[in-house]
Amino acid sequence: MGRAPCCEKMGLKKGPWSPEEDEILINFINLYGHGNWRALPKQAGLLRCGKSCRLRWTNYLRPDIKRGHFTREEEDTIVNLHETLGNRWSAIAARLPGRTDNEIKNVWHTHLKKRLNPNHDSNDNKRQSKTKVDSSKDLKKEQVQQQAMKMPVSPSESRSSEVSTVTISQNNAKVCTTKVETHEDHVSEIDEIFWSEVLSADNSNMADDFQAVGSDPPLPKLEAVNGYGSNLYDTDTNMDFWYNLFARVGDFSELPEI
DNA sequence: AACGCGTCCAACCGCTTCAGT
DNA sequence: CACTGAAGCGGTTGGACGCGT
Repeated sequence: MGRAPCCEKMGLKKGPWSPEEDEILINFINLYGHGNWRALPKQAGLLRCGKSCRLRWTNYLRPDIKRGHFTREEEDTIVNLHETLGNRWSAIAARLPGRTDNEIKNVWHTHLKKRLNPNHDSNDNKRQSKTKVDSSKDLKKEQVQQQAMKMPVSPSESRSSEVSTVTISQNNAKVCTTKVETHEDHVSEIDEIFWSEVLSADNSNMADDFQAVGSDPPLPKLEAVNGYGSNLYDTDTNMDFWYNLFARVGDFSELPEI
């Protein structure tokens, strides 16, 4: 199992990403998906390693990442899940739609651990004053993400990359990807009732994306599903969407526990 | 104003797991 | 089954920032 040479050895850039690099990555992924992270930076013209690109995308640029501070409910959920799952951050993230494992890990180490251990000074005053900075950061993130959402989706995207872009959140993404890939050829067999539900969805843009492929019955543009991931995954209703989809496409039993 | 300190979080490192052959 | 390459994951780090003195 050969270890990939580190970025420095390869003469690749490390450290914080510039807005230009973000834009290149967003544009490239929206056009071609991210079927092969290792090859992506070369193809996109980025002086980064694939790992760095993947991390940047999954932790920051992905359109379905929820922005802003964790709510009390989310924090409680993390605490509860941590009791049962331990430091399995990706597993916890899978149950908190729109949140990344990295983000949850950070919140745990910075806030929640202290909350649970009163011996640590929570230093709330400092945190509150810092929210101003955080808010501006959030705003910047939102702007980048809005850009990502606006990017046109290429109809010429390969099937394999389409599959790989069904990135909802960590473990769930894995399951979703597998299901779509495995049953890809059966998607067209999904009954018309389901598609009429999809196409009559409140989000008309979403309906457009489902129609965009122009097949009959219409196949979803998987990258469109990715783009609307947060919308679809944020609520119980949207969870129903995914369950509905995969229940009809394939084996429901393999869906993640929520 | 300048400095030191604490906090936060994006990004990296290195190990593990997965998937293909 | 063994091997290999790629992706995923959790731990850690470093720099930016705000606050207190």
